[in-house]
Amino acid sequence: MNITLDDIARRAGVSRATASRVINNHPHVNPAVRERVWQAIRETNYQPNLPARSLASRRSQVIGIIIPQPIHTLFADPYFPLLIEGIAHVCNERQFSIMLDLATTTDSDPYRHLGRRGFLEGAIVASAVEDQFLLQWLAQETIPVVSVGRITSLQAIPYVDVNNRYGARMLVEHLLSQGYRRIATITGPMNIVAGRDRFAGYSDALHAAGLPVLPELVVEGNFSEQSGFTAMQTLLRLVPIPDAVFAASDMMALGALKALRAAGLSVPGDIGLAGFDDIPLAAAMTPALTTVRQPIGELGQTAAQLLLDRLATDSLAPVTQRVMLPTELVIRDSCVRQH
Amino acid sequence: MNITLDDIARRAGVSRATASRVINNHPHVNPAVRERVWQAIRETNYQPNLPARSLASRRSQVIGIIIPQPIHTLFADPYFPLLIEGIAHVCNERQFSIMLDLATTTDSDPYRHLGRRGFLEGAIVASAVEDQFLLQWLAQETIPVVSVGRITSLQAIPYVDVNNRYGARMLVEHLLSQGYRRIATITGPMNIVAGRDRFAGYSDALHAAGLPVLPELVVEGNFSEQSGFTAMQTLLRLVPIPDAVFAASDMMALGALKALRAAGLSVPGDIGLAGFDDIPLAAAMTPALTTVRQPIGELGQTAAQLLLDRLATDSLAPVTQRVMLPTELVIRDSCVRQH
DNA sequence: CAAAACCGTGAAAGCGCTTTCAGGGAGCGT
DNA sequence: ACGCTCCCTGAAAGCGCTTTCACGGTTTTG
Repeated sequence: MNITLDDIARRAGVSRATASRVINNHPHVNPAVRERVWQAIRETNYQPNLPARSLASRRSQVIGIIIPQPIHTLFADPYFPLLIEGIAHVCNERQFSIMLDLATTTDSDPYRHLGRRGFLEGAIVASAVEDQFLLQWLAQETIPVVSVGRITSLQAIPYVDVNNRYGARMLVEHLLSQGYRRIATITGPMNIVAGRDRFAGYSDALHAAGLPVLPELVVEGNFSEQSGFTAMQTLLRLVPIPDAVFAASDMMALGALKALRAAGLSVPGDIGLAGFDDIPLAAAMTPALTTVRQPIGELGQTAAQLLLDRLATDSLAPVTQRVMLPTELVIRDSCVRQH
Repeated sequence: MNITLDDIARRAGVSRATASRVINNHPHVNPAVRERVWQAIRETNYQPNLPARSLASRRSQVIGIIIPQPIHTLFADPYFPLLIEGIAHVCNERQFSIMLDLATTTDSDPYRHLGRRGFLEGAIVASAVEDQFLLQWLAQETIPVVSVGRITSLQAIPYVDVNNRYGARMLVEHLLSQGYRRIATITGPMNIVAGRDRFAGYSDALHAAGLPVLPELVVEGNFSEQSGFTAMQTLLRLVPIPDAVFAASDMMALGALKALRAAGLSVPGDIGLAGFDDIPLAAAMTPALTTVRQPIGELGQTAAQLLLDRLATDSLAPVTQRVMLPTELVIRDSCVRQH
């Protein structure tokens, strides 16, 4: 059988209550007693039973990462792994565990009542599609939640986000400064704030330059490589074709690049191309991709900090915190105007 | 306050025991009563408290994925994401949750006594470096564990693996058939079985062809892109340089390719290159990489099935199961002998 | 027709921990 | 000396669930 707290207490000659106090670092324990208990713990290799602890204390030291996307899309893009890495870093430091909540495609209501079940003390939701299920869940949930990326329709949820709009604008202004004028964009999903914001930045830049936003130059994608490929094919049917393309994610830029290659066009020779994210692959592509760097890991770290801080001060008051992280323009070789 | 099983019982006019039986689908409950209980559950949106259930039943419906590697290396390679995806697929089907157990670099003993703590019902360990800590942990652990990849020094642990040795041999034989004779290899870590096996396959092929394994043509890497880059630089100092290189992972092949490019060499024009894994990137590279396909997702699925089957039949007998999945040679453009 | 098997149910005993409450002893001010 | 506060400790009451046991009733068996 396993060693329990009672065994420790007996061995140290104290009551279970005192043993518990020692383990949880409560004050008001005689130093000598404290040491006796620790010794018993070391000698027996005692490990507290987590479910029992959770049940009694209502704290599980576990947070969930919720990504409301089909599993297979989750890892196609290095964005999520990098984000998770950032979160994990902070959680490890603070002795929290991470529960990966991967939604199945078939489950219509995947993250229902996570809080009530008592397993998760808090949750980080990333890349939130603003659908009915998610919003409903967030509204009903009883555990603290932090969102990576704003959720416009629920202002009360603390979030950490990057300045997508400004970043996109800087990028497109860079394209304009290179002399490109017929700039197309492959947007992200318009039901995600990041998708809308990056498109807004694109519009901002064109407007500021006195250029119109032409509907035929705007194609919606979903951040995936495949959608970039398809969107680019659509853009290539235009006459004349665009002289540059801003893809709202690096993976879409990669897909677009493949479509251009397939069509026998060279980048940046025939057409300029730029992305967003600065995933590791962006630097490795030929040509190296000009893009906007998001501090993805930092995004995860900040979200975790926000959440864990909130759990630590178990004030029930709904804290609404917002953190905005900067983006950075990374100029490489994929959109250099050649005269 | 939250709804408890007692509330359900009261509402349905039965005892808590009966309500519990209904929830857990036990037999010997009157169908009418069963329906009354379900109705109460639906009406109240009741969700069982997981820690309480775990405590009472000693089953948590949670398994851990343990990857004994520093976090930052974990996601650099799509191998792990694909593996996790496979595991998640099976777990979702069977209502199990996944706990990602990411070791910190600073924690010397990261996965100690996971079982004792009562949170994890079982664990999948992947890419096991055969170090002291891991072996010690596996030996002491009280929960069922399945390994992805063999662990030679602990025969008792069920595993699922791919035929690394045979796959590597087929690949190198392909290189030989292309006319390459001075074939170098960048191996994986020699403290991982997969690293050793792939090297063994390389040796097998050379021996079968009556060729010696020259020590200067063998450089050890660690599966990462960076290590492939460095190793290739080492190989390029040889006189003459190899006419082909077998990298034991696609990421290392990518690193090697970059080193070759940097040295002004073309692939496959000046030197042949082949990898192992067939990650999505392999097909996307220029030139497209000849490699060996591992069914990574299937690997994860099988591991999860093995583990969950074992948990379901809670026979305490140590079941030792081994599953070997096939590899497949994928011939693309990176090692075509041009005359 | 008695004995045996089975079914459906509730009472009650935990699972291993946290936390409240109360109390004894020590220290301090008056 | 007395009352007060503060420190340390143990007893005991749960946390919300599963599971064993016992029991009456019904059905099957020999």
